Amino acid sequence: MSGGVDSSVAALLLKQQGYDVMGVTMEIWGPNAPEAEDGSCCGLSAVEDARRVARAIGIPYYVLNFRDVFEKKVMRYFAEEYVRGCTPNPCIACNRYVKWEALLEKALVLGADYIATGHYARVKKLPDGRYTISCAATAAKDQTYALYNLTQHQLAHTLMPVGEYTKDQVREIAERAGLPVAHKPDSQEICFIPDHDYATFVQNYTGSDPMTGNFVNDRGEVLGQHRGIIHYTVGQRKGLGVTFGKPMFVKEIRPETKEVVLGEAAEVFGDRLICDHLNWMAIPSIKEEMHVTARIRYSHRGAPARIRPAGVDRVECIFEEPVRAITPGQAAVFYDGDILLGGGTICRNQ
RNA sequence: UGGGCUAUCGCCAAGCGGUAAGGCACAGGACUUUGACUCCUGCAUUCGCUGGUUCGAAUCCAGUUAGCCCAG
Repeated sequence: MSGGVDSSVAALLLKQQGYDVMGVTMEIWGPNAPEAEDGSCCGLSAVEDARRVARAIGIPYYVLNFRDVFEKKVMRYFAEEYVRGCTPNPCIACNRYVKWEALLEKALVLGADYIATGHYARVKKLPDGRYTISCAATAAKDQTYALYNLTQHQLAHTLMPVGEYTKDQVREIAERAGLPVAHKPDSQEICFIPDHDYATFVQNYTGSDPMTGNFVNDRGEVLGQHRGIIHYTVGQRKGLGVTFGKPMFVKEIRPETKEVVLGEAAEVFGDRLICDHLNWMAIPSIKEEMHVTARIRYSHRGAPARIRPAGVDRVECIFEEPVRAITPGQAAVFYDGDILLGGGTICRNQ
């Protein structure tokens, strides 16, 4: 329980459905962590709210410590990805390794059958026995993208009761039940970086060379100096600090030479990518070319594409129409309609 | 040292006698369980400087300063 409406309502719904519910909040940063702002998905202030909700619903409540795993699997991964010129998605890592690995393990040890979360997604068991995730009732809040990396074992022990409702309905349920968090704002930003300054976090965490270098164009001509590759991500426009009369966007980041390649708006579109570290859900693996809907970032609604095997643990994805800013480090997630087929980490655009 | 050209927001740049477009950058906000993108708002009482002409000039004239180009 994060202290927000979604997980609170998830607990409430299960309780109402007759489950024997236990509330748990994961403690993931040190006690000295900066005071979380409202809306952080796992802030420290969350504990108080979660405790009140648990009391209101009438379920036991615990705070469990997951700082070590979180530090290792999320914070470290996050920093290291930036240093190697990629753009990580910490929520995906947190889900896979903290919420659904460390927490689930602990829950099973405590005698639980499932862990339940407030995600807007639905766990589905297919006729062949495999588990997958399908999109939430409300496309607006769909969170399946961030869950593509869960394993069969994890899904077999997962409940997501909130996936059947819209955000408005969830708030209404909370309101009617008199939960104190009915109107709490949605979470946003990176939970362990409350000041939003992720670059400074990476810098402090790694203590490494800032990796400053040149802005260059396609032809290798130097366009200016940049503040270090960790400050940039593919498709980025703002914050370049240089002017060319036209909006310029980051096209590519080259950690080996510390170069950041800039181009015009149209240049940042691409129609193919390679991804690895695959995880399959609705299907055991990919054998031949498939037509899918592919999403390349959390807020991407998806685009028609073909995917096909491209070596061991690698898939090539070719879009029917070019998509904007295919970014190494982000996930490519494939769907058949509402059903999540699987996905991987983008390692190459083009 | 002659001749010519140009000087307008941090950058680029409209304007050509009627009371300062736009783009980039920047700042703030919206959106968002990642980074981004996108959207909205703000951003020169002032046009290198000094005078003059005019009801009125960034726009015309004179001088002056700076930069660039061609002569040498």
